[in-house]
Formats: sequence, C-alpha cells, structure tokens
Amino acid sequence: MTDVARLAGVSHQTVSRVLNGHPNVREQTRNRVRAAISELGYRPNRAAKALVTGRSQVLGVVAQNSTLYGPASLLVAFENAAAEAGFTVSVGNVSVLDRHSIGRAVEQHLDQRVAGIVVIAPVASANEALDHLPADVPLVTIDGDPARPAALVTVDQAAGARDATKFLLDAGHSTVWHVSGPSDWFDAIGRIEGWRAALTEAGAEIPPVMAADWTAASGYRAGQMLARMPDVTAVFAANDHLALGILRAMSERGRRVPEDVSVVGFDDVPEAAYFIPPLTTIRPDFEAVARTTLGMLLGQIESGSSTSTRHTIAPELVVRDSVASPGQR
Amino acid sequence: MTDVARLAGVSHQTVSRVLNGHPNVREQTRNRVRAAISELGYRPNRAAKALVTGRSQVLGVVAQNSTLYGPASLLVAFENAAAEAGFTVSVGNVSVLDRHSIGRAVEQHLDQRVAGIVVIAPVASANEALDHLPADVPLVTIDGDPARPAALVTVDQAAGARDATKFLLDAGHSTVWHVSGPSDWFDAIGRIEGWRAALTEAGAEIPPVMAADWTAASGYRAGQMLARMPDVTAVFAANDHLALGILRAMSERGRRVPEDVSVVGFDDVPEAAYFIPPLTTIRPDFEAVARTTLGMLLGQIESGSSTSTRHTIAPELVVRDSVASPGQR
DNA sequence: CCGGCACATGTTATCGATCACATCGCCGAA
DNA sequence: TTCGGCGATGTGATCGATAACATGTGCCGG
Repeated sequence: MTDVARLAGVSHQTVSRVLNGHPNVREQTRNRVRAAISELGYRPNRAAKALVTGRSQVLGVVAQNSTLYGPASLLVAFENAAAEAGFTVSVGNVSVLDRHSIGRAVEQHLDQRVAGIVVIAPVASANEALDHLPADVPLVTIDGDPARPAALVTVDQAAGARDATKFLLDAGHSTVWHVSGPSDWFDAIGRIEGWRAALTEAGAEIPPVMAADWTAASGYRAGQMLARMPDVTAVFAANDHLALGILRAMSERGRRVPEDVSVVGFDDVPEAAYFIPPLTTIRPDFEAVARTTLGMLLGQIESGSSTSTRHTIAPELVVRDSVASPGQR
Repeated sequence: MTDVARLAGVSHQTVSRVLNGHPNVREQTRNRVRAAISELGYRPNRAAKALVTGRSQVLGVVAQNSTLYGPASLLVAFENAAAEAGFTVSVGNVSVLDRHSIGRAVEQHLDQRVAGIVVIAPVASANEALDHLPADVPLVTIDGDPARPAALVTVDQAAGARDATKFLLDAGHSTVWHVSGPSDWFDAIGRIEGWRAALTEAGAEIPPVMAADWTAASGYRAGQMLARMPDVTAVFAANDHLALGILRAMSERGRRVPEDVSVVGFDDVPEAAYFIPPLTTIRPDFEAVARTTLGMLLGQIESGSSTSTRHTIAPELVVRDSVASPGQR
C-alpha cells in the first residue's frame, strides 16, 4: 500500500480512501491512485483490514452434514450470490443439529470474525442453540422455526404442499395420502399442514399421515403398505426421494403409476424427470432463497442492527407424468 | 492476550509460546497460562495471526458449480476432515472450469491468504489455468490430469470401470456396451479405458462408445438407441444418472432389466438402491479421497515445499439387482 | 477584508498477534 | 574459578490496513 501511495504521489491514507470509495477525494487523485494500483498489481491484505475493523469479508454458513440435493443447491446458490457481493463463504458442517454442534460451529466462525452467519436450521433441536447465540452478530436463519422471532427465510412449504394436494384432488381423486418427512423438521411439518389444509378445504377425508424420514428406503417401506391398500389412488410424498421409493414399491406390487396410483413429490431433483414415470413435483426456488438471505444479511451488516424480518419464497408445481385421473383405472 | 499475560503473571510472548506449543516453556508456567486462558475465555484473533504470518488457517477449495452427488460428498468430507485439523474451508464455486474462471477463483483465495488450495479439476481445460498458478502456494488437485506433474488425488476410474465390465462379462455376456461421460472429463476417459481394457483382456468385441454427458436426459437418449438393438444385453453406464435414464428407456421399450438387459452404473448415489431395479454400481470412497487430499496439503504446508506425489483411491463394486445372466432371457 | 467552513490530504496511533533479539539464571567443562 | 551455552522468559519492532485527528487550501458571506 505504501508503494502504491509513493507511486501515486499521495499518502497511504488517500489510497485507503480510494479503496473504500470515500467521497472526499478529487477525481484526478483518485485516477492516479487507481493507475498506480493496477500498475503495481496491488491487492489489499484482507487480514490487516479484518484486524483493524474487527470483521472479515467472510460469511459463515452452518449447515447440516448433508449431500442432499436441496441443501447443496442452496449452498452453491448462496456462495455465488456472496461472491458477487465480494464476500467469501466459509462452511461449517455439522452432523447433528443439536445445541452443542451448532454452538461449536458458530464459535468457530466467530473466531474467524465473520461478518455474518447463516444457519440452515430445519429442526426444532436447533432452536435452543440459536437462542444462546450472541445477539450482536448478524444472523439469518433458513428454514428455521416460523415461531421464533428472528430473521428467517423459508420456502413456503405449506403453499407447495397445498398446490400438490389440490392438483391431485382436481384430477378427480377422492382423497390424497401423505408420506411425510421426520416430524421434527419444520419443512415436514409445513408440508403436512398444507396437505391437510387442502383436504379440509375440499371437504375430503383426511387419511393418517405415514411418517418416514427423507430417504428412498423409508419411502419404499411406506410404499409397500400403500400398495396393498386398493383404495389408495393418490399419494403426496414429502420429497422426491420418498417418491422414488414409493414408485418402486408400487412397481413391485404391480400397481401402475399413474394409471392405478398417482404420485407427487417435492424438491424437483434433477433426476425426477427420469424416474419411471417422470415425476410431477414441487420446485422450490433455491436461488431466490439464497439471494434473499444474502440481502437480509448484508442489510444487517450495514445497519448494524439485527432485524427479525421474515421472507417466504413460493415454490412452483412442475407437471410431468406421474398423475392421472382415477377414472382411467 | 495482554490480559491473559497479566493474569498469569507472564509476558504476552510466553502466552504466544503456550498457544503455539513451543517447547521451551516450563510446565508450571504453561499451566498457569492455560488456566488464565480458560478463566478469561480468551480466543486468539485469527486475523492478527494471519497478518503477521502471512497465512490464514483457511483452506480454499475451487470446485465446479455443481450440486452433483459426487462433488458435494467430496466437499463435505473435505470440510469435516479440515475442521478436525483446525482449518476452515472456504469454497469458490465456478460455473465453467476454464482458465479465466479458475484463475479468478484462485486469486480470490490468495487474496484471503489461504494456507493451501484444492482444485477439483476434472476437465482438460483446467490444465492451462493450473500451469499459470504461482508455485509457492500449496496446491493439490483432485481428479485432475494424470499426465500433469502435480500433487494429485484421484479415484481409480479405470479400475472401477474394469470391475464393472468384468462383472458383466463374468455373468456370461458376450460383450458390454458403454455409455460414457463427456470426453473432456478425465473421469470419463479413465472409465472408457478401464472398460476397453476389460473387454480386450477377455477377448470380447469392442462396441462403439456412446458419448453422453452426465445427465439422466442424455442417458435416456442413449438408452433409446440401445433398447432397439436386440443384441445388446449388457450396458456399463459412466454414472448412476446415465444409468437411470437408460433404465427408463429400456422400460419404455419393454426391455426388462435385468432379464433382457443388464446395467451397471458408477458413483453409488443414495437413491441407486431404489431405482427400478436396484442398481449394481461402483462406489468411490469420497472420504478417503478427502482425507488423502488434506494429508497431502498439510504436508506441503508444513514442509513449505510442493510435492508432486499422486494417490489413487480404488473404488468398490456394489452388487444389487440390475445384472443377470443373458441365459435367463 | 477577514473569519469560518467544507473539502482534500497528511500524520500518527492502533488492532493483536509473531519474530528477532536481549536478558537472566544455572550447569558443567576447562 | 571462570566462561560458554542452553533453557526460560521478556522487550520492542513489525505485519498492512483503518480511525482519529491535524493541516492546508479555497471559497463564501458579513
């Protein structure tokens, strides 16, 4: 920096001003400094800046140890958005979302003096950890507890589930069964609510919820039960992997999809279009979630105050071939 | 740090020595300092350390903008391994692996004064970028060009492909068709080589390679062609998504898997066990790749010299239900 | 014609660690 | 006895940026 200052014939402070877009610098001086910077190929030392300001240009993300399509897409989208805004993202994976793990991951980020933190906290057990976090660090939660008063961005699970269920009802099914995600996930809870609401509105009978986890294996098990109940004609699966397991169970028991049973999933994983049959599903807009999250986080960083705004991103129904009218039986 | 020093009755330098495990500190002093640290809840400022040493406790990863199962698993495994070693990982996603993009991502990391960089560089176009990188920064490549003299960790694509092909030949198939990945990917090239080697060894006829990309869509297109050739009884797909597309194409044309056609994939994505039928595939050990990579990187960081060792991780065949003898026709 | 204020710029202290070197005992060999 | 050397510890400089304050210039209004 001193070299740049010397070459431009100014003081290091003026260089700093140019770098930070300070207004009170003469146009001509600014240009000279800029020229010197590019001539020397100067790049500011972020560590020094972080040391004096107490904040680095890094955003921390705490996510569950997961290679699932949803979280991975979210992460990539967030990284891209952050990079555009000049921030680096450092990821802290945890295997379980309990208080201890989250606390540790967050501390690790605070050590690094991150400018802000994003916690992808889809389960209730994360709540306690979040309540005990220092309040002065900008923090946004994704898919967290709707009941917590905190900055939150979330996919509108209920709306998606409603759309899916309605789509099946509109096709003529008298009711729709639901294979749900784990009951401690807010995502799963929201999808159950939406499904139930759609049935209630239509005056349809509400079958018992079939609880599963998010894996194809548990979808397969649920599917085996559903397949042997002849009056089941429509199933809404809480995600695409569950749906895949259900498709396989149906196929094994000779129940054709969609002729005998209609299935709708959630997530729109890239392979969904190549399931047998291609799966009708709900596509959440991960990029919108990422952009919104980043916006809120930067807002908090700039203003220095933590808001508790919340944003909900509506997902979209993607129609493929796994739904038909029951009349076609 | 000064506070800790005062409380322990020593100088800040001694505190620093304790922190960095310097040998020449009396046991008793060390304990006093440790006690003071935990009493005050002191956490060292990483920015200050990075400023003076010129390196941060951060490792940079440059990966292709991808939510694919393989890269995502690799990333998670690497993050976990790095966290255990006290390092944070900052990810720079790029959408294309060309010289410009990689260069930019790497520069961004160098700005941050990362201690080392990992580049996941599965395509030839990445080579040029890597050649122009500063030589003094520790760097390990994953899935890079086997011909480049550089630190490299890679899954043994050829061995996996051979195992897969042999398994099909051993089941009694006279030859095995191959649907490959994009020809500029080293992974795809290695898999083609392994497949061809197995056929040559067995003295089997070598059918033309069907080129595709990694998507289920392109697998489906290739599958449509394969399905209308009655003499095709065995297919080795370069990854599980391709295999999924092939399965669907076969199913549409009424060719049963595995009775009429046997299929083997590569990657062992979590859903593979729930395809119709469950897919026999090759499972790469991403965790081993991640651990090995981290080990090499830390080695370079400590020694200060860049090696050009290379490690190859052998994958494993996972047998499920998508392969049968052609005699069962 | 002068005080004062806004703007442009420079000077010095500061963040929190490590590094290089200085100091102080103490022990053992000449 | 003396001195070299080593182990334990302290002192001051340093990394590269920003913050706070100081300085110098030109313009405006009274």
